[in-house]
Parts: sequence; C-alpha cells; structure tokens
Amino acid sequence: MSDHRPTIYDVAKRAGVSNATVSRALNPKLSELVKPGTRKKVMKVAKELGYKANTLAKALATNKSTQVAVICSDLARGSVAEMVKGILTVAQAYKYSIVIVPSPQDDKTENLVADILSMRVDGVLYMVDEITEKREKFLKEINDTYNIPLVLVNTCIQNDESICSVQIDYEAAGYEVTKELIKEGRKKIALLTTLKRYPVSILKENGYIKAMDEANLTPRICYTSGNLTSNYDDITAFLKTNDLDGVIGVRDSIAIACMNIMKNSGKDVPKDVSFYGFQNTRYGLLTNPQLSSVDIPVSEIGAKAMKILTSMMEDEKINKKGRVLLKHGIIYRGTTLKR
Amino acid sequence: MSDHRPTIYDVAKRAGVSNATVSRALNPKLSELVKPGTRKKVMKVAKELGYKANTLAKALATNKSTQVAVICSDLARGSVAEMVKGILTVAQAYKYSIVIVPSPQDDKTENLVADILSMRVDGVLYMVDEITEKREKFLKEINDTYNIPLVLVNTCIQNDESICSVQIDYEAAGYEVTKELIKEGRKKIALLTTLKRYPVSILKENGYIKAMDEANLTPRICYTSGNLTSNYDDITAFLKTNDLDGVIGVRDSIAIACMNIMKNSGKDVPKDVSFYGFQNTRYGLLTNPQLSSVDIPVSEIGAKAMKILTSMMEDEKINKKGRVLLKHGIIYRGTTLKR
DNA sequence: CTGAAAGCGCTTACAG
DNA sequence: CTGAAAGCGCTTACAG
Repeated sequence: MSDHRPTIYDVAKRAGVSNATVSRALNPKLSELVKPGTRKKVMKVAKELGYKANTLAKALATNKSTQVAVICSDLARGSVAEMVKGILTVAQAYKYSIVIVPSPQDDKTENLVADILSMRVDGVLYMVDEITEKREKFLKEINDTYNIPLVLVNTCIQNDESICSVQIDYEAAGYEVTKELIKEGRKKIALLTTLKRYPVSILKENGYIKAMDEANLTPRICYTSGNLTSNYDDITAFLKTNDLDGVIGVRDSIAIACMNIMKNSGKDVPKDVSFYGFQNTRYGLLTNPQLSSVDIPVSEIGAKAMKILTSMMEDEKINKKGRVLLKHGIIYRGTTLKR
Repeated sequence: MSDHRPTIYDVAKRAGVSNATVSRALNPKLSELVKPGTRKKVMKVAKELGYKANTLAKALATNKSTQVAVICSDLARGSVAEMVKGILTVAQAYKYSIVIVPSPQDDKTENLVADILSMRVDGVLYMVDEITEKREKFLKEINDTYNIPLVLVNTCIQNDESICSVQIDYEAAGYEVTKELIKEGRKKIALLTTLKRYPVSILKENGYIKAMDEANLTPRICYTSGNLTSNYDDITAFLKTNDLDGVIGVRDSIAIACMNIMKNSGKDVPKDVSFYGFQNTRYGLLTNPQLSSVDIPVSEIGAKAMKILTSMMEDEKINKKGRVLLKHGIIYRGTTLKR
C-alpha cells in the first residue's frame, strides 16, 4: 500500500482533542454530541491532513463489514451483469460495497461456506441458476446455521420458500406467450429450453404446458445445452421431426438460433412461424425482424433483492422469506403476428 | 451477522496453546515453525470448532486487505463483464477478492479517491473507456501520490505511458481490417465510430485513416452515440450521403446496425458491401450472415492486467509502466468476401 | 460535551 | 518450538 496515511490519532493530536472526539465528530450520527466548535475544528484538521477513515478498522470494531457478497455463475451473461448493475445502484445508496464471488464448481461448493464466513460479509446475494443438492445445502447453512442475511436473485429453490427470492412469475409468463401464439392461430408450438433443469426454466415450462393442455395441443419440447453452437445442432435435429409454426425460446439467443435456421430453410417470419424469446435482450434488437420477447425487469430484480437484503442487514429481526415477484411485460415486435 | 463465531482465542484455549501458536499453525508459511504434533492438534480443534479466520482482523494487522477494486463504467457491456471474468480467474488463484466500484459521473470523480483510500484496497484495476481530465487526475493521484498499484484494463491515457495498461494494438487492428477491405476491391469504405473520443476508438481510427491514406482513398467517418436506437438514426443519415461498399464498426453492434439498414434497402451482403466489427461478440454469431470481426482476447486482457497488478502488489519495488499489448486476430465470416 | 480505556480478532517482533 | 505483549485503527460504554 502506501507510506503513511493519517490515522484518527493524527487528527486528534493536531486538533487538540481525543481520538474519541474525532470519531464522534466525523460520524454523522454522533456528530451532534460534540460541540459545534470542536466539530468544525476536527473536520478542518481532517481535511487538511487528508484523513480517510480505515474501513477495515471500523469494520472490526463494529462487527459490520458493510460488504455484500454476490455469488454468480457466469458474470458474462448479459442478464447477470445487468442484475449486478441493479444491485450496485442500491448498494451505493446504502453504502455497501459489492464483492463478486464466482460460484465454484458444484463439487467445491463446500469451501464456499468458509470463504463467505472468513470474509465477514454482512449479507449474501445468490444468483446461480442451477440449484444442485450441494448448493441448496450451502444456502441453508448460510441462512439457517449462520443466520447471514441471504436473498436469491432471479433464481429459487424448487418447492421451498424458506429463503427469500426475487424473480418474476415465470410460470405466468410462459403461459401468456403460449396463449398469445395460440390466439394467433398457431398449433404446432414448441418450447426450446435448457437441458439443465433450472428451477426457473421449469416454471416457464409449466406455464407453457398448462396453456397447451388447455387448448388441447400437444407440447413439443426441445432441450438444448444453451451453448451457442450446440444450440444450432440440437435445434436442427429437433426440427427434422417437428414442423413448427410457433416457437418459444427460454432465452432470446435460443429463439434467435431457431429463427435463423428456419429462415435459412425458406420459412417466412412471422408469416409461417412466430417467435418469442425471454429476457428482451439487446440480441433481439439486432435480428431481422426484431424479436418479440418477454421483458424481464432484470436490473430491478437485482435492485429489489439488494433492497430487501439491506433491510435484513440493518435490522436483525427482519428475516424475509418467500418469493417476491416483480411484474414482467411482453414486447411485441416483428417475429409475431401481434405486434 | 451471526451469534458467536469462534476466534483464535477459542481455538487456543481448547488446544491448550497460545493464540500466537494457533496463528502460526494455521498460516501455511509459518506452520513449519511449530512442532508437528501441536500443529495437528491445533488444526483438529480449529476444524471441530468451525474456526474461520476473520479476514478483517487479519487485514488490519497485516495492513493488507487482499482486495482489489475494479472500477468500471458499465458492467452490463458484454466485453466489460468478460474482462471481469478474466480478472476473477486470476484473483481466485492469488487469493484476492474483487470489489466492483462503478465509476461515478465525471464531476463526482473526486470522491472516488476518498472511497478507494478508505477501502484500503491493495490495488486498483481501471476499465473506464472515456478518460476525462478529472479521471486522468484521479489516476495520477492513485498512482503517483498514493502509490497504490494500478493497471488500466483495455483503456489508456492518450500520449501518456506513465501508468501501466493492458490492451491490444488497436491501431494495427484498424489498419489491418481496412487493408483487408481494400484487398477485396472495396473503395468506399467507412468507419463507424463512437461520438465520444475514447482513446481506444481514436487508435482504431488512426489505423483506418493510415490504410485509407496509403491507398489514396478518402476516409469516411460516421460518429454515432453508441446507443442502439440512435445508432440507427445516425447511420441512416450518414448513408444518405455515402454510398458504401465496405464498413468497419468500432463495435460489433454498430456494424450490425448498419448491416441491417443496408440489407433492408436491398443491398446484398457480402456481394455489394462487406462488414467488419470489433470485439467478436456473441452478437456477431446471431446475425445472418454472421459477422466478420476483430477478435479481441477480452478475458485474457483482464487476466493479464490482474496478473501484473498482483506482481505489483506482492512486491513494492515493482512498478510497471507502459503499454502491454496482447495479440488480436481477425475472424472471417459471412459478411466479408474473405472468409 | 469530552476523555481514558477496553475491545474488535488478528499478526509478529522479542525473549526464552 | 512457544508465549507474553504490543500493535493494527477504529468504536463505544463508562465516568466525569
């Protein structure tokens, strides 16, 4: 680090007061306890010396690090980064700083508890889609055993609401877009989803199946790895045995991959076939025609989660549970008849 | 936080040794100083008690926080998140944790110094494209006044190499793709760049102009805000007075926007007009045809920067300066004749 | 309104 | 090989 940075004692000496007084004068919540005159003096000296309180020492003394760990699997996925942005906005307002912690491989999840505990973060935000057994155990340990404020961001544990989560009503959204396609007169509607059984994907699937069932249509589900190149292969194979007129991708990129394939084989969009994506990402704006998509308030989900976490961190008695659902929308663009 | 977590004293008492011995036994670098027997014992007790060292106390005692601040403008931009991923990989290996610090509005840059100093981070990674006067001042203050290890990530200060930066040779890359288009026989080649004068954009532009000059062709430069919708307007206006047969976008998204417009007005890609983007993002894979692009080792840039920073943090005598250039590539796909 | 003092949980010369 | 003790830079009852 650097040479010698002024401490609270340096300020105290130069201001001719005790370090306790400096501490009070500089703490907005206590500064009224000190005489305005000395407060002014202290602040003046602090500025002269370029005094910056040592956050580490403060954290140790108060047993509050004012740090939050954000555990995420792949920061490079657009929606993840966007959620973190939402988190950062709220974090700044409440003076928390954000430490990014990559989610370890599933089999190394156990070390994560130790890491989190060592860091002494005041709270944890968890944004990993795939909730394995070990990860669920990790979450319970943090939440139940150690009682560290924890909120799930755009993910959830299936059939378990003991940990607070913020998301949208994915089942309703899946239901709605399927309904829309049915209203357009589509009959051969497929859902393109991820191979891995993310709780959130399952919710979308449930909604899709419900709408198809109600309309007496057979569900057609294509599972793909989610990786861009294998998407193309998986979907191509699927299309060989499925002549579709409606497609819902659980991610924009999956819908787009399918659209590119079908367009290349001569289909007209949206005359012959309609497409919906999920997430309303920038990708959807770069295609031709532009993609209709379920609009998810990604950044707001992050912000809301952080806000709830803040309330839990500030007041130990608060321990939110259950699912907080934010409103979604549907953006109609060129890939559907409704637009 | 939680109820009562075991401290080093708890372990010491139960193991029947002093806390100093526990400290040594648990520190890999000192553990050989303690008798194997007692070391084993200490480790056993530590495990039994679920002891996790308090990072904050350690940081205070050693005057090393093992934290690095990553200052970025827009985490949601794909390349930014990707660079952070590269940073995280190295950070984990060297046991540093990463705190994301959003770059404040330009006029609030001054507070940033205080924040960074208060946090007591061991180093700073700076990834803001637009280097204003205040930001440059901030960087010098961190680097020169406070001597905090600092590396610029995929950005740089114009005409100034006093602070270490990691990037690619953007000027060469700009030159190369322009050359490629000229080789294809293109004459009316435009560069679509950002309105804001990012040092990195200027380098690309310099390369473009150099190649055009050498071929006796007139440079045509379109400045656009970089925001997706205004991109469309700006480019549309530009195309009214410019009949192009070659286009280079300083970002993939800009190239794609232009391609969509020209395709809609009846141009064939790549027969009538060729396109190059920069960054080789996923966007380029979702277009039809897929975009040729300069491939930038984004994640590696982050990793390299973190590695250099690490060496500076571990050894005070090391103070790297100058520009570290990583190798780039050109990916030829469907939007150019060369493929 | 202010100060002396203890404490937060570690590390590390120093002495033995 | 191990322990007593001081120190890292704050905060906060407690006493005055």
